[in-house]
Amino acid sequence: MVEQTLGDKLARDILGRIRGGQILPGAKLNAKSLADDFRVSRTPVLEALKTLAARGIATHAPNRGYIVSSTALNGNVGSELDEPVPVTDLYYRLAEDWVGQEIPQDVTEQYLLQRYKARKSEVVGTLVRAVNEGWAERKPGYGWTFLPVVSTPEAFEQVYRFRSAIEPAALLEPTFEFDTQVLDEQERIQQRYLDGAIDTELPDRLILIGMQFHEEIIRLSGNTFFHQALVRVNRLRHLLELRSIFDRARVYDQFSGHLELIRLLRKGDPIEASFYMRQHLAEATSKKTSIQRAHVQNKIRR
Amino acid sequence: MVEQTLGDKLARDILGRIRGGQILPGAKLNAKSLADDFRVSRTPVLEALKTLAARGIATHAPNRGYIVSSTALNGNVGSELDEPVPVTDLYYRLAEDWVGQEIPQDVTEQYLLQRYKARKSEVVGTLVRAVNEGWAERKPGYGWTFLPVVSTPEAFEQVYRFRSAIEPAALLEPTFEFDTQVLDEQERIQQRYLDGAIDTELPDRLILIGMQFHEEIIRLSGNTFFHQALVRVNRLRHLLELRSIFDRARVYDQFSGHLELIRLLRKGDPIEASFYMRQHLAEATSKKTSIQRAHVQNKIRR
DNA sequence: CTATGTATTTATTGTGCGAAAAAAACATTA
DNA sequence: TAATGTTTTTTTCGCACAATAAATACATAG
Repeated sequence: MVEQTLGDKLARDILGRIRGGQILPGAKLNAKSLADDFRVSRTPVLEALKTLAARGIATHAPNRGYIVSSTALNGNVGSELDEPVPVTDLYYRLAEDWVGQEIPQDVTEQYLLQRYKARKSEVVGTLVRAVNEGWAERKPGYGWTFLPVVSTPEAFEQVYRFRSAIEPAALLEPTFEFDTQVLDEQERIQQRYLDGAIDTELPDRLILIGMQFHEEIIRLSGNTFFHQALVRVNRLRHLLELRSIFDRARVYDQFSGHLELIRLLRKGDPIEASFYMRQHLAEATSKKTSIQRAHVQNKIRR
Repeated sequence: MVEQTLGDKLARDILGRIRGGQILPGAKLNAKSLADDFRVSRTPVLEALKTLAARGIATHAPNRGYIVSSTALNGNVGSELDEPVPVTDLYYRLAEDWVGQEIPQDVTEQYLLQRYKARKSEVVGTLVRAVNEGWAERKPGYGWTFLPVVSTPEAFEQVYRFRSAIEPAALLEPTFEFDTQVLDEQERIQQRYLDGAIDTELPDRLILIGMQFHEEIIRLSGNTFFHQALVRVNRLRHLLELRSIFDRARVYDQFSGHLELIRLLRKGDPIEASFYMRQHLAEATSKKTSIQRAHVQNKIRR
């Protein structure tokens, strides 16, 4: 994990809001309300604003606060803040190495500490995360064990079967709440990608957008357990997807499916929506597993 | 958490096996195989064996190892090891205090450290657990927030709705594997409690036995995601159950339901079993929620 | 009187060392 | 030669203190 203070993260997030059009050039960046919004104190927000000012995204007038500069959306002003969340994360390296059989099944913290030259807190944090995702376990005494889930090709199918059990069911929850704002937001996002961004965007980003859509929809069920289960399983799925062959063409089908789902939800017909969701998932499964098989066979052949 | 070394835990676990009839009086306690079994080294196993010998549960012959003494099952030989896992656990205290509105929604680690006079590692560990169960969150800056899930009466119903989505589905997994040993074991346990132990056992124990049954059955599905989701949701449910009124009569219905389910699984009819599971859960829900309502009303009346 | 700017306090992380627990290596006995 | 007993090594925990980050309190300007 690259050193990153809360102020840095906030700078990114605020810039994200500007890029996404939620905050317009010329608008005042009220420190207090931003702090409340992000549930932090003004201190890190102020740091973020200073960073943004230094990058030319905001201008500062003494005793009058910060304002989004008119050039904020020009070309690559402050682009160094845009994406560089560097994915050299220990988490990914560890997952990669485990799947690739580079590390033994049983390891000690010490071993990981040395192998990755990482800080202890980072190693422990990563292991805890892996435990949550179900691919690592603490041994009763010293040491940790990695479980084979992530490395098996069946995992893909199992995830999809699990999702098929919960996602359509979630739409039928009596507490389902039909939040127009969420639907609008998601429709906007999916549409934007369908209008072209699919061809240029990084695979990883597209995967995340797709997962986010499902998570947001399931969240409307009003039953946290469905939502939490999906989020958890999606984190693992993310790892699996990163290792599989990525098919952009499939994303078109997927995202237009999402728009159709929104349409059905708007119609106020949860049963039909639930049914459609089931289909939508089934499609993904069949295509996915054949891709996965091809992938595995290629590997064996080599 | 009361100081407890791995050796102490093993002593309990081994005694559990003796009490449960898995290891008989007179049998040799092979250190190596016990160590392998528990996935630890011989060191803590040896400590456990010493403890057991000191309590009169095992006898020790120099250079010949340990043997379960014939009096191991007599009366209260070594009973001090049986149950006393003291539930003064920070985890329970914290959950209790949060539900009872004794602590604020937002807290710092420091606050918890002082309030509970606990070690830092313990506090952090507990918070991580709470996060996994979905009733706590790290704030972006310093501090943690507790979420209302555990304290809402709706949580009960939501958990049951979630389980109704996953448990019957799990039984229909194509990878479902019908492990006679597991079924036998569970049948034995459920039968034993139906034969009388229900009236004497602690509520907490009965709750755990019931949860364990479901977890074991779902595990047979061969799809970890179902199993993991259930385990996770059950941990939270445990908290909820501890706070609700306990009805022993209900346990009879519940446990005989379990036996019926085993019978259907033995018949090799997963569809019927799945259907029965759905019903079984529905029953529990309806009874449960009415109890829960009564409970809430009582509280309000006071 | 509200938002900004600044100073102060508080919370948390990082580090290093000694203690305790567990694993691994070695020696010995049936 | 496999299991037991014993010693050595390794791993992890616990604690204190310094360093940093964030929250809070205070002062001031519009």
